[in-house]
Amino acid sequence: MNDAETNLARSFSDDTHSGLDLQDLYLSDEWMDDDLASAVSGMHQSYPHQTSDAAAFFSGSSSSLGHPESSSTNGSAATATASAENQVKKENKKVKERVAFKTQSEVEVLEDGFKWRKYGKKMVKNSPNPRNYYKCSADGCPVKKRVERDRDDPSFVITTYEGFHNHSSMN
DNA sequence: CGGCTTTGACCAGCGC
DNA sequence: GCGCTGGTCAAAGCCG
Repeated sequence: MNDAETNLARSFSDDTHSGLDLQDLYLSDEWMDDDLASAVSGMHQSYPHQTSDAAAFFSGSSSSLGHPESSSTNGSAATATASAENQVKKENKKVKERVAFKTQSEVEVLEDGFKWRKYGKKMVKNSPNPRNYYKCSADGCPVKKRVERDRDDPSFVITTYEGFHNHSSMN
């Protein structure tokens, strides 16, 4: 582990907020259709104690979801749009609540207060990097998580949460 | 010894 | 109807 990673790891275990530079937290435009929009709204309604913001998922981040568009207009977000363009056609069916975050991080397993168990890894077409699949280890918790690195900026990690936790936390 | 990660195979959905 | 891609499962191995 190099200095950067060490420093980052320290930040996670010590105080995530200082090390985890949530530079580009956003909701992908492709997923921002009616279903996702309502899903986000539903999230805030169903989980009032977690509505603070992404901190519900990333315990170290204090950034808010207030203006995803302002940051998503940057080139990095355009990448996600381009890559998703091929696979995201119309998802107005059994789409579950999905929330995507893009973080700049050396590690892909961000300490968000929950315990995750990896159950799969897959090479995806639009990215040279593999995509990892995680499930929440909590009993009966249906939450899944998808983690992949940005195609153009491997220093960025795209994390997609699906569903909501039945429990407050693992710790 | 228990839990988790890894990896390949299998299955389902969608597009052509 | 076929092929492709994404997502999940299950067995084996590894680590704490």
